[in-house]
Amino acid sequence: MKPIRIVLAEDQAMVLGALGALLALEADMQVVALARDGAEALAAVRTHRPEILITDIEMPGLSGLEVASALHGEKSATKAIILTTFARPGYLRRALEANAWGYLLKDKPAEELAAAVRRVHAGQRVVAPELAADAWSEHDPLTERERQVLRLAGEGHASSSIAAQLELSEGTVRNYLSEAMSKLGAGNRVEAARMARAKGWL
Amino acid sequence: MKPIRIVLAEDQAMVLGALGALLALEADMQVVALARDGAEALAAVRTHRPEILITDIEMPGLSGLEVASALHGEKSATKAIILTTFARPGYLRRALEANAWGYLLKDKPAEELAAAVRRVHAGQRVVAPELAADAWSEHDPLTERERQVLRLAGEGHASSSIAAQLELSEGTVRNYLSEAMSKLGAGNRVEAARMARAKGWL
DNA sequence: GCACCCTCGTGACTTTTGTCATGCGGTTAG
DNA sequence: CTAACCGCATGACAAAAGTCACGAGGGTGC
Repeated sequence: MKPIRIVLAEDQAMVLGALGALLALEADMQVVALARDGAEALAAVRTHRPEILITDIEMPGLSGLEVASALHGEKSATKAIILTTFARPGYLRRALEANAWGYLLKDKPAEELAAAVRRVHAGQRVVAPELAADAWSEHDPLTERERQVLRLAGEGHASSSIAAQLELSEGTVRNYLSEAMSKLGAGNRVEAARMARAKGWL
Repeated sequence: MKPIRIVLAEDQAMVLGALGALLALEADMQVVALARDGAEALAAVRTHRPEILITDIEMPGLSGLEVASALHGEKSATKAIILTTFARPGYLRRALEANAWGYLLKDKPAEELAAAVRRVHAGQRVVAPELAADAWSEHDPLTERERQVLRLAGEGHASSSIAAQLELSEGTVRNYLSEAMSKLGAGNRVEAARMARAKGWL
């Protein structure tokens, strides 16, 4: 009986180590590499060709979603499980579009991780049930420009500063923000940025 | 040789379980309880009277800092180690004021957790070195009102909404924000809120 | 080719923010 | 007691932010 070989990616070293310890306790699993960012994760998967990649989303450089996308693009046999803090419909949608096999929340009991690994290894998809319904309910109504402008606005940049960074005129920036606010039903730019972020659209 | 008895508190169940697994691997340690929020942590410490409490800061209800404070107040023999994502001087300062024995970052390698537990158990204080210098460098210049107003402003509330929630006049709210912005050197309310949050003042 | 959408821009207008001076009552430290 | 600070408020003004209408170009899809 060959063990399930796993690569783990997570940017907080202590959490990474702890999850590694958790999985190492399972007799039928073997953690073959630990990665602290998306680039390391991608490299580790390419050299070790594990059955399973478990990856966080928010990591420096490449995000976990981008890693899953890249693997899907190169037709890797490794199945990706996204493990994240955030129950954001947009994240799940992007995960499914990247052909991820699992989407798990860090909120869930620790036992569910090993269980999910086994189910995915057996060819089942595993998705946090509280999100399954939401995923396709609302799609991101924002254009790419609106997202860029919203991101900066959410960080406290003034219109003039956003305009300078994106090489737009200030009026255009205000127009994009106004559009985004009305699409999202927000009363101001900050609220709009928070709403979009909560949905996983930024 | 009696084991070091530990209570662990952390709101993300999977991380909690994983850290528990990590510490359970250490022969000289015993995890006697897991808590998912501050209230549970406090209760667990009171009933189990462990040598060590390891706690996250950001948890629903009571924060880890408030738990440490409460234990200090009731002269508990349990030594608190704060384990957090955030390298914020204000957090460390509050931890030290609450007489915490350790302040560790989740960024650090997993081995450091057990090492810190042993050092704290032996009577040493353990503080993430990159923060030691910063802790007393800048003190929070904001008044309580300014903090309240900044929190709401950072969430995207308009002055009128903040005024309604805090039962202030709108002009007063703008004055507080203006004051806070000038104290922090920020160009607008959002930037001010972000700066204060980054320092651990909110 | 035509409709449609995204991008980018202008200009004029209203509303919201941010600034500053000033004032009053309460608390606290010297 | 008094000076200093905080909390709260006003009013007036300047600067940003947000709204609306309109228009020009580029790309996509049918």
